Amino acid sequence: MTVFDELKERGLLAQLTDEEEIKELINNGKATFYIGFDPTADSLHVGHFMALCLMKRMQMAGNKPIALIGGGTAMIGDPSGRSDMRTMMTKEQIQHNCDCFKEQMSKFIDFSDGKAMMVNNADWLLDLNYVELLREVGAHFSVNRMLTAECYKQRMEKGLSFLEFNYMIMQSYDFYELYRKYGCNMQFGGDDQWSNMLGGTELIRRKLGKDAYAMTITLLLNSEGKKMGKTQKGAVWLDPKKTSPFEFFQYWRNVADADVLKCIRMLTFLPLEEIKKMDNWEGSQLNEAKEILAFELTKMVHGEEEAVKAKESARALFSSGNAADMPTAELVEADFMDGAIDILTMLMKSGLVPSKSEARRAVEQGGVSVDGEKVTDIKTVFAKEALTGEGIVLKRGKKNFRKVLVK
RNA sequence: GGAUGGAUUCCCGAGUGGCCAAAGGGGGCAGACUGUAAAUCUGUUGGCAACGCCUUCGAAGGUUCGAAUCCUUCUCCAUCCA
Repeated sequence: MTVFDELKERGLLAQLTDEEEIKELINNGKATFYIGFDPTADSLHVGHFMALCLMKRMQMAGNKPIALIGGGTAMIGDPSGRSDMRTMMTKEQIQHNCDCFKEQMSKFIDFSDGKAMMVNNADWLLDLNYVELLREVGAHFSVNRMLTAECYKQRMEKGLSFLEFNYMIMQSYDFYELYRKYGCNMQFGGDDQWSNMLGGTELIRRKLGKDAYAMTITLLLNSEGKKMGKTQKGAVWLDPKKTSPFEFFQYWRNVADADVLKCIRMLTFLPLEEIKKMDNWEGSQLNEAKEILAFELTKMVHGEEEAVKAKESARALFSSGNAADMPTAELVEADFMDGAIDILTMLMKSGLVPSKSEARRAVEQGGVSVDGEKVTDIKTVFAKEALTGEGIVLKRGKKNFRKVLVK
């Protein structure tokens, strides 16, 4: 099966500038393509992960990827898909984030022997001369047309600053620059990048009279139409320090029925035949599919060992309510009053609740248990001795566990 | 630069002198039901030494026994005119 067909079959393709031409290029390893990553945080997240997978698939088919880190564009901030302006980041912050991105990316993509490249658009964007840029590039853009682009439309109601308006021009310039320097003939990105990407192909056509192509991948949306990879607490990160392998595993373990197969198809490298077999799974059998999804993804991001650990912990935790490997909270001498600690304080110290009021509520509503025993009295206290050695398993709600012990 | 309207708790949005920790909805959390799913139903949703106290309605001052509500100045945002 060709790469193109595989991508299509997996439902990854969203929009293409020229299907036939792109098919021809990527199937024969003739594409030099780039994907841009804006360093808006100090870690990549699930959204980036899809792009990285795409890069990998393309690389495996003999194409040459260029990972572009947007150290320059991050100074502006992409208005696409946003209803308000991004908070501006300092140069130091951006630099720090760039470094973090670089490190994480090299785990997924093989950058050795020129098989892939990594560039930072700060290298060319920051030195641009304003007037020169206006004459060279600005002349080729029609404001009327830009305003009709989907990414700006949404912002016309809430307001759009001139700074952000220029984002498209910067991204277009990137493509142009990469085309000239490295013969980069294709750009991939999330579907929300479509108009920005078209800007680039058009600039290349106008300035150089050459054809370049763009292709977007489907945004991973859940059945409710919301972007996946986001939780209440924020994004699901690839950095184990920000989202532990266990949390990462649990995120996927808990996706809705309606989304499991889509996720498996789009995110994992499992062979399509195998996925097809799961297609008619129903009801509780989907639970198995969720475990497969969670395991596969955790393996790719954190390695097999961590994935196994996460799976085992999850199983143990949800069946017997105990597991060797679960988040642990250590208490210290000062947390105790007269050699004992009350349930509310313990909940707080273990990080399961943000305030005592919330701890109180959780207990009063019957959501807290210790070693499987429901705690209903907010005045319950535990002696220090009970927490030595193995400690206890403190549980809040159905899915929040913490081992609590005194060291 | 001018005119007008606006800023309320995680979000949307009521409240225009005491009955306001502030309606309603969304979201979140917890419980029931389940399959670690969805849907549904119930409770809950500022903090604390908790039938009470403290902090909060863009910011700072002021009027008043009493202010989210009235006055002054400032900041930011939207719309229209230039």
